[in-house]
Amino acid sequence: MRVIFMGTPDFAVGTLEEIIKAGHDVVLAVTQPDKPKGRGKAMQAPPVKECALSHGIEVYQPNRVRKTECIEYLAKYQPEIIIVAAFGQILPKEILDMPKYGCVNVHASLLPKYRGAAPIQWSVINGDTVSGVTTMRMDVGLDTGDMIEKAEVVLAEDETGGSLFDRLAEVGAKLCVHTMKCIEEGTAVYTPQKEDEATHVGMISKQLGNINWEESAAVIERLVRGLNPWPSAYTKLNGKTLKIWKAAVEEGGNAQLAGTVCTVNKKELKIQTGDGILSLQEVQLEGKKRMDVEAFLRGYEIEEGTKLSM
RNA sequence: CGCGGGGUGGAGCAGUCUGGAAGCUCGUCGGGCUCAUAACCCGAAGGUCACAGGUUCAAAUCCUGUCCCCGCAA
Repeated sequence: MRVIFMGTPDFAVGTLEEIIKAGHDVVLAVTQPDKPKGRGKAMQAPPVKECALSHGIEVYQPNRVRKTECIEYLAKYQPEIIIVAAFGQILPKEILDMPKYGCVNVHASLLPKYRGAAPIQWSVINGDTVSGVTTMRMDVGLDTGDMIEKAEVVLAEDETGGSLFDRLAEVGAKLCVHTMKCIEEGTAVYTPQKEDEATHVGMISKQLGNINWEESAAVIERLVRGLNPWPSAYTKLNGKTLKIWKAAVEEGGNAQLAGTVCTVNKKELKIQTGDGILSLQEVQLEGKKRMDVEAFLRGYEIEEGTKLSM
């Protein structure tokens, strides 16, 4: 099929490559404009742009794809289908109606659950046991289109936002190609989403990672996993930011002392929470590299009773 | 030139301001103690103090330049 691909981050790259591998004619890759990123402020291209260029595919980076000039530009490519994966911009009706097979979105959740921006992290944060990918024919709403296919993924005990991200990206890529095949052969079935089961999730903000020690150890541990590798869960230790990359939940303790260091020795650093104890396993102090807690304790002196703050 | 922290035996750090013998907590190796041990005791190996210049009788430490890592911000 003659396809225009729209996507931005790593999540979308696998899908783009899988589409190319399947033999489809990707005539244009639409992605977000380059943005100043990283320490220096150097401009950085979105992963999809890198991938497209390496395959010799033309790249288009409109600030706002809904502008008429952008729509006209896209129309010139006469796509039969537009595949959208984590693109980051809302598509206007003019674009949705442009290809004869419509616009198909690869969404990283089992719709209608987790419509919106960051379904993957939320799935881990909420402690779901199953997540997945859904392909759907887009309409003007936010992730409200008719579903075409789903693929489920069972979350591991130590699943992180990053690991689930990778797995869903791979599953999504394969599912997308299969869905395209169904559409092309006319066997695709379009199932409306049940509105009353729909949930929405917003973008992940840095602030979300600020640990509230009044929460239970289990909730905090999920937050740690969900926000790994970005933006990470963190707290303040003696005025400095301490990121927590890995932790284990333990029972007991005195909830009155939530937020204080309850055990510290050469090998362990445990924090009392509102319900249970969180044993830190991998941490990173501001300006330092991330390291396992034993290494951290070798060079950083902590007293029992030290209070962690937000 | 967005702001800031840092690069010291295998790991994590101190020492740098106020130049003058390479240190701490671990790990590793050998030995000892012990029913035994991740515990304890004794001993050993292992470092161009990121790199390159400069100042000095003397530089991890002061000056200049470069590379790399990291936190914030975006």
